[in-house]
Amino acid sequence: MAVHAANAIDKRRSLLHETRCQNCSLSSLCLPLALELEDMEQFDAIIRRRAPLKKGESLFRQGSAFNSVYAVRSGSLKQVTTEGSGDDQVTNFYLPSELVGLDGIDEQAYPGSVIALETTTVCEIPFDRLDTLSEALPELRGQLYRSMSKELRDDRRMMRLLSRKTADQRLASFFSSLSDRFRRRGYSPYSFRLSMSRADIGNYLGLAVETVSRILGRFQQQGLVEVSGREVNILNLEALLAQAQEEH
Amino acid sequence: MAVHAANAIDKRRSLLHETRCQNCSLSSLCLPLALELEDMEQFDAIIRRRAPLKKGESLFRQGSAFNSVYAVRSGSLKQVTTEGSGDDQVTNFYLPSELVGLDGIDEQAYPGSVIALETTTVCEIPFDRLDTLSEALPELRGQLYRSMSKELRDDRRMMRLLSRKTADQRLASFFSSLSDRFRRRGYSPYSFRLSMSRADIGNYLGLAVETVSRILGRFQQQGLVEVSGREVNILNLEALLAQAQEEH
DNA sequence: TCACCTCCTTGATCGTGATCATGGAGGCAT
DNA sequence: ATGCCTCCATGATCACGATCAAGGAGGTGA
Repeated sequence: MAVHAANAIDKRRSLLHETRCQNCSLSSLCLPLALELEDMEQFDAIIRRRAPLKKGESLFRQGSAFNSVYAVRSGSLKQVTTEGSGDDQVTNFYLPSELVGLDGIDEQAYPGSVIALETTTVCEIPFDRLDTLSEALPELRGQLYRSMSKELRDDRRMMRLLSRKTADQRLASFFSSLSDRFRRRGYSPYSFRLSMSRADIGNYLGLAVETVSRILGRFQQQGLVEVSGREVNILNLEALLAQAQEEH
Repeated sequence: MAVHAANAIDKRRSLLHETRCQNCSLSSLCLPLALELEDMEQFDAIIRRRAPLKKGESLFRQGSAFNSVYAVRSGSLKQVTTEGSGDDQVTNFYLPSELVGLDGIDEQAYPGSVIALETTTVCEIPFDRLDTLSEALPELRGQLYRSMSKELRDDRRMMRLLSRKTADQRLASFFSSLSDRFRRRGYSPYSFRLSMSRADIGNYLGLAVETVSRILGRFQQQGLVEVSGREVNILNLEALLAQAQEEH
């Protein structure tokens, strides 16, 4: 009985811990990364915790009113924009610590739906309060500018990929990039699980599913990777990187 | 003699007028668009006027240190990123009132060179002073966030274009977008001059020069546009828009 | 006026990756 | 088990646009 009570308290405490920036394992990557402890508490105060999203659930829908940006806490999501009828386009994948929704500021509406690829938790950051707080906290403001700027740079890289790279190079780039992002988050850069389908990957990279399948097969034959369903083992990251950056 | 002196004074005054945001014809589109008069003066005070760039001159080079963002005052520029050896990629064109260099904030270096396509004047806005000022002027801060957000949205549109659209649709989109941008700036949306070469257009859209040429020829045959060198007359904007947004 | 550029156009051929078609593998409910 | 999904793999064919090739148009300097 006493044991149960102690457990309950531990549980509450750890929940509390987990839901504060100070104790978040992502704090070195996330928006408040540049903040002092006392400033972080101010930032922490404006954040709303959300119930976890299940696979396939949407964080928000294309066209709905922009109120908040979201930091991914665990899991992963895809951004999908629909134009006309049935013509979807996957424009981004989001991993923990990444900021979702920044492209909605301008028009006060989200330009795409964002959908969980697996069970996913996010921190909701109401934008008007973030903006107000960024007035008082230059480091926070700077980090916000940097986040948006980084996304711009990443977009330019994606454009280059889409307009100049072959199918092989696109997939090599995709795996290299994923590997790097996992590494930065403290996970293995060599062994991970894809949370997105082949169709999502193809759509994102501007390739048909069949092409993705075929090239993964070829990469496997060449000893670059080992793929089994959604489990990926990168056997030769060097070669993959070389392939990704190759001229022509 | 008295006349000459009066003219000289007029000239100086008009120069002075031209180089202040309050008198700039772009003020309704540019960064300080949301500012009150007195705030605009503060903003105006941090701006550095630059000597006009001649065609082919660069505003800054890829990799050079990021210090300022630039607002285009007149003329136009292209952004070019080079990767490896000789593999250039045009990632953007900039028209008057647009903001150049925002993608350099994150890494404190410009990720691409920006080159004048014709005689071009810009306003230099030192970023640290802009950031500081954005602390005191919420409208300015908001406008800066919106500018970056808009660029993110435009990038996503470009990705869609590069990964899902045919060559015809890409060119139709390109001309529609140019037309719209000219319209917003008070120029004719139907008749304008391209400041960039076919090679630039092709590179930007992920197409070979030959393809650009051929499709422009076809558009002309179909009575959509009239093209003579770099002079463009849009004869059927409706059809062009339809073509650009077409499924498949 | 000439040669010499760069920029653009047009024609012929070829290759990458889309599309069409089929079948297998795995999950899940009944 | 069975059926019914979705997801993935693989084969055959086809088309869009790249590439190769050649020549014209227009500007610039000697």
